[in-house]
Amino acid sequence: MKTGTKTITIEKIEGIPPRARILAVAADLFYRHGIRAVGVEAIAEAAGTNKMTLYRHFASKDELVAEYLRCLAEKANSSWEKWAARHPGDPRAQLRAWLKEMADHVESGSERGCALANAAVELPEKDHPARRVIEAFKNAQRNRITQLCAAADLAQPELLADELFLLLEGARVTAQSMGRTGLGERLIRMGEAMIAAHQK
Amino acid sequence: MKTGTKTITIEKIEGIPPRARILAVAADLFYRHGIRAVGVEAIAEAAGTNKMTLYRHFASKDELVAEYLRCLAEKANSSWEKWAARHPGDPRAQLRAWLKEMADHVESGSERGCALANAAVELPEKDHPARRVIEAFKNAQRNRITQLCAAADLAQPELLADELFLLLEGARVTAQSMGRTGLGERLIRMGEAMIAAHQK
DNA sequence: TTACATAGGTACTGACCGGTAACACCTATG
DNA sequence: CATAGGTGTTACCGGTCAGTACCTATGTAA
Repeated sequence: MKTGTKTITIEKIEGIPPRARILAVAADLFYRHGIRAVGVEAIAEAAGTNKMTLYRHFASKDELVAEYLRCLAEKANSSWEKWAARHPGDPRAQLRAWLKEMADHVESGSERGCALANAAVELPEKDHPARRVIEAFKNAQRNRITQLCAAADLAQPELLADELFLLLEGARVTAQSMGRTGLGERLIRMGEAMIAAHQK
Repeated sequence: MKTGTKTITIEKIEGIPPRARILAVAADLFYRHGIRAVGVEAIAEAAGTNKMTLYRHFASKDELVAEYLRCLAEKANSSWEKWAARHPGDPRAQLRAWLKEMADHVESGSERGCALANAAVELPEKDHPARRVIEAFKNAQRNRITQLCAAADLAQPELLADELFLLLEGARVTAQSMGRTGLGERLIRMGEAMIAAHQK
């Protein structure tokens, strides 16, 4: 069984402090190869530093993983804020922006599913520090969509929100194990059809 | 980072030959703890045998994984056959049987997602023997549903099939990282709503 | 100058990994 | 009884894993 990652990707050593370099590299490697498949040594090396420095910034690999997921959750949050600012008072447009982004994502060749969901698959131990992050994020995501569906004055907002949420979640998993040509476009058609079906 | 599994689960040593015992134990451990988290030694031990015997039946851990997934795919196939026999000439009832099974599954406490999809998350190497199994299965599954939607004389069968397929796929991933109380029932409502929306 | 914090480097620990060699055993068939 | 094939046992291989001890270099602020 092959494991580990020998990808030497010395990152821009520029002014960026080690902690940020480590996080950036870890995010890339964890996502592409899986969390359990990537060793801390490989991360440190790819970040142009060493294991000791990594352990000065993160208490353990598990904590590094949790921080990696926390960063992603934050990034998703700021995406929502961006869409809210771009379409103020127009929840339906915000939903569409989300749908569009996911569709693009899913069709991009580098799609490997939702990093948070993948982490949940790889780390079933219910006391893992990453699980709190994952559960909080997924619940927040679902609540946000439900709220937007309600604000958009669509019928049965909770049910519609679940439909959309699960549809996109499913698309992201499936993209890893099936052809995804045209999936993005189909995804938008499906999402729009669901929204239309809940028009009052 | 905790790894390995010390769960000692000496399986019924009855007349069952070692190969079958190994496969049964591997299926349980792989699903519950993840593929990379379970070592061959732990599998052999839990199956009441040893590593040598395991390697006499499986060329490598990767092959054991592939065989594990192959068995699951076969089991799913026979489920479809069962439903076809139970509801001959009634594709809609067959779809409903599938929906019902997935809904029950998702709400059961032991749900950890689709084992095939999870394996795709854990094994991104595109030349892994398991990937062929996964891709073949997912494509077959999607084709089957599309065919049933068409046979049920529903509008836009390909699109509806994708909606249902992705919805259930999403539900299974999400069940790992979110509360699932009532998810089964909601799932059926969503599926039925989608089918109804495609009524001609 | 001194003092301190941050970082790099090397080498190590102890445990586990997948996989193999060699040999003893047991049982079924001839 | 003899033989052969499947099985159990133990010990081992080379490699990797997460995590740590210890020492050096550098930069900065007093």
